[in-house]
Amino acid sequence: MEHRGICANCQTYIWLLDLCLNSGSLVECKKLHGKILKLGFGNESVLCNKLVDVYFALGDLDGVVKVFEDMPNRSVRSWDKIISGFMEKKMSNRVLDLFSCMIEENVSPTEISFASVLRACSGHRIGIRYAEQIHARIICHGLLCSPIISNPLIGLYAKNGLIISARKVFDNLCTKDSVSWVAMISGFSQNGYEEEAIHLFCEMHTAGIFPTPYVFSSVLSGCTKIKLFDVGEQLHALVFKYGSSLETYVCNALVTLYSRMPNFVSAEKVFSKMQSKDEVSFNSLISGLAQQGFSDAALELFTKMKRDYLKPDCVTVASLLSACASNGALCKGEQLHSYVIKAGISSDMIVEGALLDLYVNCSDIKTAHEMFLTAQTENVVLWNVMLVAFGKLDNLSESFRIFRQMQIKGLIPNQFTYPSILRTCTSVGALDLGEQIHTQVIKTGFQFNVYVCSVLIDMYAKHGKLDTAHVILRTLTEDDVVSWTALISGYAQHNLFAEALKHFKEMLKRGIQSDNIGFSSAISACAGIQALNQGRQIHAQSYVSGYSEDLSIGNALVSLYARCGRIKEAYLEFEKIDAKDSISWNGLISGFAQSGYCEDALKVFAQMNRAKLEASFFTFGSAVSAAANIANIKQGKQIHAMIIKRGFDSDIEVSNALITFYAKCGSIEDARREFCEMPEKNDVSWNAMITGYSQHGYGNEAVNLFEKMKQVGEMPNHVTFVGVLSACSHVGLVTKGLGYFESMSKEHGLVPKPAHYACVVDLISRAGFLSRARKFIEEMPIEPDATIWRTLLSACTVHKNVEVGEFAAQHLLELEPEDSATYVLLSNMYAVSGKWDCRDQTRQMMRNRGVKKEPGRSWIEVKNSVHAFYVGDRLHPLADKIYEFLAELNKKAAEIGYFQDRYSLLNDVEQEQKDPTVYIHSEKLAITFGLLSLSDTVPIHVMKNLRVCKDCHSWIKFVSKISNRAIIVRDAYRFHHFEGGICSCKDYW
DNA sequence: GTTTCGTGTG
Repeated sequence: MEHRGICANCQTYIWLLDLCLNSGSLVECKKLHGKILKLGFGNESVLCNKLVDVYFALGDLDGVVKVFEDMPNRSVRSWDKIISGFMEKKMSNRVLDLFSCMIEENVSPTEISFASVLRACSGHRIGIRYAEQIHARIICHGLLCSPIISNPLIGLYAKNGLIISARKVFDNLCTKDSVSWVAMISGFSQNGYEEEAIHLFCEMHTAGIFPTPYVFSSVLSGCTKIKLFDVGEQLHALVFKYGSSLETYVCNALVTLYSRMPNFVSAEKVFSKMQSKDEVSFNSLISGLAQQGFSDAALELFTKMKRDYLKPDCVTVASLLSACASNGALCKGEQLHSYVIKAGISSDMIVEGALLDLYVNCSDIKTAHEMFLTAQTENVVLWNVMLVAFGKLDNLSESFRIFRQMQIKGLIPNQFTYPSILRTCTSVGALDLGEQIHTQVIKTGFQFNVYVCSVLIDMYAKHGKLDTAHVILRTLTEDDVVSWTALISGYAQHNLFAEALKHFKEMLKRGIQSDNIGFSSAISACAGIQALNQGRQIHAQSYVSGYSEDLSIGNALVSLYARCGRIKEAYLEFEKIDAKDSISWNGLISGFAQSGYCEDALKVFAQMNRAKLEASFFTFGSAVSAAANIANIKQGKQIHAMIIKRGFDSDIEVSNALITFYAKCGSIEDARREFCEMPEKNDVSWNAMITGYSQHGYGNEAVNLFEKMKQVGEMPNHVTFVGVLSACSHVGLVTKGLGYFESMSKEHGLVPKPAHYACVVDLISRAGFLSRARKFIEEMPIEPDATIWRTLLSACTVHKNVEVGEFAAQHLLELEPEDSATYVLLSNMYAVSGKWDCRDQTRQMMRNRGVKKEPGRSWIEVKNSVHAFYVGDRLHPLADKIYEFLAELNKKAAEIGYFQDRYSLLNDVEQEQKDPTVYIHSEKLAITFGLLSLSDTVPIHVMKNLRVCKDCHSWIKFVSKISNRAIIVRDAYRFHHFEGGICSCKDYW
């Protein structure tokens, strides 16, 4: 044509360009483009549009832009073409720019350009304000009815979490196509509105709209997320019915559903029947297995995936890494780390987070820290994981540094950050810092997150701010078993067991299901107050709830029954535990020790040692307490030796138990040594020593130690004052004692308890001020209890004050008519006052009421066996020898001034009639036996269940002188150290 | 328009 000089027209070039399109020749196209411009066809919009088509098709985007820029009059069609063309190439930036130009040039966008620009927005993470402006334009153009525009708009709003806006667009649609439904349903499902997603699916189903595989995948994923597994299974049936059961995406969602149940039989069935598996299919099953702890199976699948020529990606590796992290499988985790580097995915944000978590969880904090410092990505998760790392080390200063540094770097702490740092504050006792962070929590609006809430409750509850913890729980709108349990165990930790149980009940009443930790906390609270019946009920509840195999509940039950003295049941629960841990053993030992079954406690402790199980400091503490309670010096010392060998002698709690042990066994010197050698003491240590001194009659030492305690800045508590006040009482420091009593509330902010009032009554009345004691009782702000009246009555017996004594006895008999001690005290008081009629009346009253006196008993240990004696006992195999030697001792004692006072409680007639040996008190027999059987060098240790009487006390003093031996008697009230003819109580007890 | 992954609590 050209040779002949015939001019080609527009149509010719269109045909020629079509040929280029078919042959794919960019060179030819460019030649033609040149000729078109030369011939002046550049103004023809048909040709220009065709050129744009060809350049797009051949991938020459510069060509496209050049043609478009040179076009003299660009029609809407041209704009649509170029915008949608760039959208197809996923070049969102270009689309957004072109759209702006289009608006600037006052060209009205069509459905096509709007749809493209909305897609561009969603791919580009553009500000949502821009999207809203586009939305406004769409409304102005009256195009909102069109699904072509509205569907991407729904998706865009949903992606940005603006679910209400999305729903509005969806509701305004005149005709909803299947894409509209999917956009809305997946929008709900992906934004935490899973229930709404399921409802909308039901609506769609009822409306008779055919469910596509897309919608199935979306709604199945929603079911999985909120654990509506039965709904998920019903959907599986629909999937079959509508022929989507082989679709990859649907199967992937089903695999996830089943592996979260977990039902791996079904998950693997779906997986194996799939026609084509992709990476997500493998990832779904791998993550399911990994999350349920089947890390080996997950790793196997990882290998299989590679065999099937599918490349494990970030998701695969992240799932496997978290499995390794929770199993502590550092080695396998490190192998995955190598794969990460080889596969070039080490800059993935999630993989990096999972790797860091691996090293932290496997306690390789050093590697973790190095990783953190050289991290390729910058995101809040890495910082959060580091907070966990330093929290594990109880390193609050480093945690806080991380917490501040991340904010300096512009990262905003989230709902994961606060629990980590607050937990560390709790564990190291930094309540002040915790409170500051709490204010930041409120400022940033995280105070309603259940995790944040539960940690705050735990922090305040653990540190005694139970009111604050309680208030936080009340502000929580969500039902959260963890927050409730935190408060419940907080109450229990501060010995407010009834309060703990009250809240447990309330929690259940509100319909919040307890879990294993909730049950075990509640059972422990029952153990704290020996609430056996309530404990049994909770035991039953936990059993019904399916926790019969749970270790923490089993341990709590062992402790409950042991503490309630239910030996058999405690053993039964103990035997039921499959994998007994040290807490199980401790529960038995400390429970038995606390319920008074100390022999059993020591037996279990021995059993535990035979089983070669490592005893903890807690076990040792309990064993020492058990030995202390029954004053088993020998076993206690053996335990002490083990403590030293195992290096637990530096533990404060163990040392405290040892102080009490030695004090209770009468070795106050050993107690003192233990106390002095402690590298670090706490309030309990001081209390144990003060109480020890007090019990041994070392009143001045007790008072001095109390002064020193205050000097070093240790805070005295209620226990301290019981020790100090009784010490004053023992040595007759009336004024000083009263001063201390006053200082309790005035200087130390302590509200005196009944025990303290009893001490003061003892203090005053023992010194002989009985009317003053009575006045004190009448004026004190609390209702006097039996102990207080008994104290007064006992002093009246000593001081022969019948008037006040009768007054005390009257109250005491009202409160405890069954207690034999009252009758005995009263009748003794009458006897020493010579009121024999009254004494006989009291004895008669006791008989009439069927009250029996507890018989006096004494014990002494000789050569590994304990010998017990009753009053006038002749049952001992060596009885004859004992009575013979006793007579000898009496004779020697009389020679140096001992005056037998043994008849003081008998009238003249009785004294003549009765065989005097019938009335020989058990302690005399025990001491005589001890002197006969033990070598001269060891002190005589005797225990008695009642208080030692005046005659015996005087007798023992003489005997200690005659025999040149230390005699230590522990009676129901205190210790008496007899040596060289004097007693540590200075005859004041 | 759909599916899979990392950090926090008693």
